[in-house]
Amino acid sequence: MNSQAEPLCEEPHSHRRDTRKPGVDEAALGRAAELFAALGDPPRLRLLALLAQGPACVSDLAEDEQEGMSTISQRLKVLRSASLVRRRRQGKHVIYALADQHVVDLVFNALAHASEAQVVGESKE
Amino acid sequence: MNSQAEPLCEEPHSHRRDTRKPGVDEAALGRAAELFAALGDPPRLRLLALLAQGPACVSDLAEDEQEGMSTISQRLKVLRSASLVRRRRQGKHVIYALADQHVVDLVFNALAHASEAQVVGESKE
DNA sequence: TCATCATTTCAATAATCGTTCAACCAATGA
DNA sequence: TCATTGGTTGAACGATTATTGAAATGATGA
Repeated sequence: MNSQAEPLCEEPHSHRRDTRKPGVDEAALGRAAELFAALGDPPRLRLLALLAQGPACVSDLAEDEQEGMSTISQRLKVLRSASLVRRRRQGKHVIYALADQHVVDLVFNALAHASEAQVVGESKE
Repeated sequence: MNSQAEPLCEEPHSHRRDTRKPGVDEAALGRAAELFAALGDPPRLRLLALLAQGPACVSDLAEDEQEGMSTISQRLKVLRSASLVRRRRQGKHVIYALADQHVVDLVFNALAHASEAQVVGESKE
């Protein structure tokens, strides 16, 4: 798995002493990663942006997105298992909404931050 | 692409009138999604958590993670193209660090939030 | 009960993503 | 200049993931 042999850094370089903390909580890290991963897909994030305008049922979302209900349902499933959205039944319909204010803020902040930040000398490196 | 025919919702249901705003800025949404996607992988997020403790060169990160340098370098590449980390040369070494305080906060908040939130009646549904 | 509408699940396919090794590039010191 | 060390890149492979239509589930009203 590790390709290079032992003698990597016998002599310490100028930066960094070995003050690394033992380990980050792996379980928490996994949950955080799952949450980010759910957000990290344009179609799913668009769905959240849509829901940030208010609750909606699957068929309405499907129409808004011009996609099949199956597709939307699958996307919502991912968002739901990351606890980003909640659902309730209303007659024949299932209404989805952002899980809480925390998620609302997260979505708005992400979009706001991504709306600035370009053009301003951020060309390539 | 869309499987069902026209007559989906001729009669409006009780919820939601068609007050949807025309469209979210697709470019911003794409950048936000790319950022989240970069964060949405445990090994990459662990790397950021490591860098949250201070800058480090690739070989040190590789040793900490017990992985090959190539692997670490590829992960850093993803983080870098999402503007999450910056790099500078120091002699033979390339030192990576979190891009700015904003990213530091993001990482800490994500881990903090993911550290709570379980066990508290959040079993499955 | 049956028929219908809204939604979910299943399974297959396609597309994307992460890891790895080998080759390559960059900086240093002899 | 060459040899060495640190880092990156490219390509191939395996593993995940998203999408889709078809079949199954749930709720409603006749």
